[in-house]
Amino acid sequence: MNQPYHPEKIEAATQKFWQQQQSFAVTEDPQRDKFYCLAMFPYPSGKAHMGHVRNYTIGDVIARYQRMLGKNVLQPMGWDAFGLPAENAALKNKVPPARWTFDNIDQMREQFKRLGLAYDWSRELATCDPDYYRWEQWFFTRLFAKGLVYKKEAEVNWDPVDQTVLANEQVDSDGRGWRSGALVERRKIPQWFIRITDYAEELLNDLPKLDGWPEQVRTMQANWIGRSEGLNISFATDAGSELNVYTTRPDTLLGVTYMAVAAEHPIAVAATQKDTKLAEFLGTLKQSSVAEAELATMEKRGMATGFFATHPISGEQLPIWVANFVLMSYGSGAVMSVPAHDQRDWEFAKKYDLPIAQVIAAQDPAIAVDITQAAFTAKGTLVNSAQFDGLDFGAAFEQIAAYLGERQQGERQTQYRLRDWGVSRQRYWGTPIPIIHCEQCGAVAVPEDQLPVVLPTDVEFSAVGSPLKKMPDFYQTQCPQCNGPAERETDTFDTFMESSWYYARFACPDADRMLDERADYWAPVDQYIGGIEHAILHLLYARFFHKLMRDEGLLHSDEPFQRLLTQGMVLKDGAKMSKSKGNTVDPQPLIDKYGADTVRLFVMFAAPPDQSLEWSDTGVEGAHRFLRRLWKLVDNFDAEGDSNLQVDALSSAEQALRRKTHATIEKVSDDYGRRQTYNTAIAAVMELSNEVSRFTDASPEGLAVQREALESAVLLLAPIVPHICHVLWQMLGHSGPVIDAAWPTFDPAALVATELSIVVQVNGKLRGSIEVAVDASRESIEQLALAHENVQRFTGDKTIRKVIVVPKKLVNIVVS
RNA sequence: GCCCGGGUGGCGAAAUUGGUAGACGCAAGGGACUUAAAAUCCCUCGGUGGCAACACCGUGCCGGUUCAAGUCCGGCCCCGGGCACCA
Repeated sequence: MNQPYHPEKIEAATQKFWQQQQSFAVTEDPQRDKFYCLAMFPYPSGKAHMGHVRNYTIGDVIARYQRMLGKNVLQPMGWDAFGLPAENAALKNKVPPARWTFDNIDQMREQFKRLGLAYDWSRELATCDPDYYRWEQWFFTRLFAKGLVYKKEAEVNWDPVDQTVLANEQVDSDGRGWRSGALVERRKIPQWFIRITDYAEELLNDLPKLDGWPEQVRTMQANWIGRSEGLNISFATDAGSELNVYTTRPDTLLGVTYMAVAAEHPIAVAATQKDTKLAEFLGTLKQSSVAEAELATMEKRGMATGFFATHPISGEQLPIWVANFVLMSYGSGAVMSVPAHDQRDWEFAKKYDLPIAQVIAAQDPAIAVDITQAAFTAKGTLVNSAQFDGLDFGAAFEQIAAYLGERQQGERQTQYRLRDWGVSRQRYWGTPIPIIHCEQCGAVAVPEDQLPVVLPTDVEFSAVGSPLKKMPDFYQTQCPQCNGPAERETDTFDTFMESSWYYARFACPDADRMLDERADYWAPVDQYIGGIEHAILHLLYARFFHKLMRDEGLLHSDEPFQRLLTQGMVLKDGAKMSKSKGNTVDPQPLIDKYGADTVRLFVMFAAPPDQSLEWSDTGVEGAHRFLRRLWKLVDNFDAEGDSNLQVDALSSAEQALRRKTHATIEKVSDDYGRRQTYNTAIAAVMELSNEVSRFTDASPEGLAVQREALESAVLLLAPIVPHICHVLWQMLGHSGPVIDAAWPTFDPAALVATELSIVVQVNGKLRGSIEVAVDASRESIEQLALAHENVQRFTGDKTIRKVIVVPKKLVNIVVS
């Protein structure tokens, strides 16, 4: 009795207990249901920030809850350790990226331990470890052998002053390099690609099966993959070659008034031969980053090539323009322009005074279309379209497809917006791409017995760009096929490669293959948790990799993540908390002052996990206050005086507390399991504890219902605030640790009440409430409602039109 | 520009299937205890009017459906995330 709550002491003692017992180390157990709980591993950027605390607390709460449900729970942790910030830090502080990274890992590991996260640390991995990335290199050579990787020219951001490739993030909003300030240019270099488009259909078709994923994320992925049905149309030209375009709106074909091609298109390039002004113009078009957001918001610019295309139906001569909004990397690098029915084409036509020809009218003839103000982009009825007049979209599509098909000038095509995955990076701190370039044999995969290709870590980081390109010891080698002199690839992999398969490696981190049979025991991940910012790229690449690994026979499921919780951002001053914005809140001082439990409770209480959380320093104090109150309630509880609970011998006040206890268990279980709204779960336990503190009945029965309430509160909070609950559980007289206690179940009999209160409305406005027996008839409820004094003030002189009774909720009396 | 979210008191939020708007907490104000402070406990707390009972208004804006709308529909405004080399 009267022990004060000292978080730092009980948290250290509890963590020591878990460590000594190896509480969170797991092995495969075919007898029990497994539960694999995984939060997206962090990039070790330095200290942990609030986003990490939130992410890993959510994961920990779910893992601990599933353990209390009796599952064999795996919760691992590792480090997404390759990436750009290590190179930036190396440049800034003259520290080798490897050392900087490992120092950060050491720091963050200690912080995660201090938070009491229930990880199986024996499985820890870092992606910059050759024992990890060697399997990625091996897997890439397998894909290479299967023809799933290829090399092609692709555009990068080129800084002409620093003579280096820049990430999109390193190009500022004015299109200038972050260090040199020079205008960035798009430049083509040869790069490796993985054929994700071969899997586009499966990645799209499997989305509906992911019923444990937020609808929002599935929609975003479906739109990203972007399946469309359209027509490939070929236009004859006077430029010596045909012009092929893809359109999803063949119904607007007769409205084409010009053609637009990308600056790199062969027709544009051919036109520069005789037009130096055009050549100059194409040069200026190269000045921009490769980021789509920039390309899409750029001022639309163009110039005529002097060439013409022939309309396949009307035979009209259409000028061919170069336009900066047409990209060579999308489709064929050319589009047909229908300014009357496409807003972008409309604006371009207005700017350069090109004709606008309406060929679609609204389905409803009452709606007038005014194409002098804006394009009419809705589907409708064809006009001014010769023999196709009067057709709707579907019929026009069919007939125009048939017409062009007969003349070999068009065919149907299903197209995806998704592009192949470019995995080459001209950077040092990443996995070396396991390819050797031989003059005789071309690109040759590094043989399995020569893997891993180890990244040298003792590097001088003196200037921008990869030091590998200046290390002959690294790149000079022999061709594995002909033994002639050859050069290693000095590019490294996109770091999304490492994060695409780590979840599977956690199942067997010590395997001497990429994956062994343990992967099939643990995969798929039952619950994955991570930031909404990963909704497309990371999650799509990981799904793709899973299917690639399946097709290599490494595991036998189709999808990596069964259920997905996308955590909202932690915001400060309305913006995402991030180092680059300099608005982070360091959780460490809060943990030092209040303890890990308080910080965990606060982040779980402040907002539902999938919503963004606007940080405020106030409120942490309130979370701490609640833990102190809970501690005192248990500490003051007379553990010796209670009897066994006799449920049929309780007073009405005792019954009321017991009803509250069981209603709380029911609600909180639903909040944990189905809804995953931990903020409302905590609020419900707070209500229960408030009721216990108001309860003063010290009879043996009174103490028994109090004990039940307190034990329930401790069990329901144990996943969120595990340290204090570990100690409170002991204080309540239990010898086994609370992590091994069973999740409480509610007694439906305890929820039964005899009376309930029903709200009475008149014309939908609240006018009073009535107490009725639970089994009261509809008629008696209606009578009681009509008899209510305040209700009669509003019904008195009016005619009652209707009385609506919603059982157990309300009565609405409609009068006029 | 395109795709996906969000907008409710002074603040974080709740209202789960169209049925009592503001649970739970923070901050604030008042009171008790104390020599005092901290801590703790009690009360008030969307706006306006009223001694009160209660009434009217109120969920970004405009309009609609319904006995009933924070919730559904149409149109807008603002904020956030992603846009393929930040991770």
